Amino acid sequence: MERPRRMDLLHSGDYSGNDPGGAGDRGGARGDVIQEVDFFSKSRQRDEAASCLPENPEKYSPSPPGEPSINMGLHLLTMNSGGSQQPAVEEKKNSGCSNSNSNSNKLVALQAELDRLGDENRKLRSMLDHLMKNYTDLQNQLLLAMQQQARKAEDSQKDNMNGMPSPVPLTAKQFMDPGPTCMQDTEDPSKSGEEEEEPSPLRNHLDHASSFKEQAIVPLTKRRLPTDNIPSEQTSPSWVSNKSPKQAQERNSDQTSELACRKARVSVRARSDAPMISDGCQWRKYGQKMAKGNPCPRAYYRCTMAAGCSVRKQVQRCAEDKTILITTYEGNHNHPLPPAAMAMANTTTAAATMLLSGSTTSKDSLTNPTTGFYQPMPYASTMATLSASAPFPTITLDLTQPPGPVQLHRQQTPATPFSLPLPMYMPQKVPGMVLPPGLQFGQQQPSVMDTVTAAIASDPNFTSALAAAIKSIMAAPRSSDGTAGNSTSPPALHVVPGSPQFPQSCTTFSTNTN
DNA sequence: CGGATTTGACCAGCGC
DNA sequence: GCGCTGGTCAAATCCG
Repeated sequence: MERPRRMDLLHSGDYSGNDPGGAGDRGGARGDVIQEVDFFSKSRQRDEAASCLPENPEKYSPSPPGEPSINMGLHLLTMNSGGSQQPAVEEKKNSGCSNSNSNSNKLVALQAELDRLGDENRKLRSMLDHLMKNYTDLQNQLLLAMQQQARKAEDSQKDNMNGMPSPVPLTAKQFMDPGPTCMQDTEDPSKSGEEEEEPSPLRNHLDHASSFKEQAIVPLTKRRLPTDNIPSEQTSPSWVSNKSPKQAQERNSDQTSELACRKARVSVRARSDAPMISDGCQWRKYGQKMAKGNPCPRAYYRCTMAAGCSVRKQVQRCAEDKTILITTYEGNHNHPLPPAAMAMANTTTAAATMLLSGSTTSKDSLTNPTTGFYQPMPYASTMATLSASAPFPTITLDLTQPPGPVQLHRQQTPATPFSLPLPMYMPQKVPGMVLPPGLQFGQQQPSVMDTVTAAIASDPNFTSALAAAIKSIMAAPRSSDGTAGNSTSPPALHVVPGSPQFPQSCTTFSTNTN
């Protein structure tokens, strides 16, 4: 019973505190972090048990220097094995202290236990590293494949259209890259004319837009790392106040297509009674409005975990089913994320990449039988939708669906004001959809898309990563009203959206926690 | 008292 | 040009 509780602390809303976006988030987050650190920190154990366990200090030595400590909490929580042992260990320690003279056996047992935990810790780290490596490798391969695909499409179109301009070139890359980061700044000519500024949300915004082309071919691992502190606010313009003259200027200077790209969103839907899901971040509510067509008000939140973080999110209940909570994130955090948040962030990034790449359906279960690394999940079935009906594409991970194969859908409306890369326009899954003339050619190469899609969908790394992230959410029993510890919500799935690590994206997580 | 939330007002984009 | 809608601001209010 102890184990579940720990998972709650780490995964649920503890990072977000008890009240949505409230001060409680900070406290909760801190506590959780400590929990994770404690869990893995042998040094702490050593300190606590020092008086009782003076011998073999090396056995309690912390993990090797330089070894990453981040993410560990997440994976441990997700797949943990040794975590549950902690309480028992502590009990042993206590008893050992009080009866040290007569409990040498306990000391020995305790040492053995610590050794075992240490081994498990190393194994878990190793597994984590391996997993992350595979995952990022897959992403890199995907990006390369998409890039090649776009080039081929462009060439073929030119041949077929006798030199007519192809819509693919610029936009294709833009859409392929959801990623943020803006680290690589770009040689984009449009930027050269802009006034130089120090890093700021606006600046990042601009950089992000202009760097889109390059990002398309930049490995996600480089573009975004969990510990990435680089300000990468590629927040979409829609989230940025348009009252600022400077912003207006920047907007004008940017290309229309770039704007569209920056508005890309990624979302996840889930059921939850809580007013707001816990996503490991601290949010401040700055507005609420009634949206057309939905009796439920839409709340607007801004990330306050770090100054200058431009990530914002919308929280609204589904009009059709009020038990479904839809949280939409947009922009990238310019600060480190809690492990729980990073898990979802990575997952959504992968999902978005997959969707944007043109993949439409994955027949794979989220549970990867080959790895056995992740346990089957009740909400294994997830549907992701990419919709361009809005001025910007929205990727939605629907966790409200009954168990079943994962489905990834892309939707594109004919009214889309910007051109999308070939892969983006493969509406096979969207009946009745009409594509702009310039996009029609995309249908000429369905087989390629299918191939890419199948490759991605069948990749164990992706499905495993997705499964892990979702599982972590499911494991969070606490309600996620965004405030971690909200007791009002029933134990259930609480989405812990990583903050959208999507470059310019808005991640909507709807949690199904009923 | 400081920080978070509420809520009406304001602004921009878009369609007619 | 006007109205609608979405998004944001900021003063008032609430709360710990």
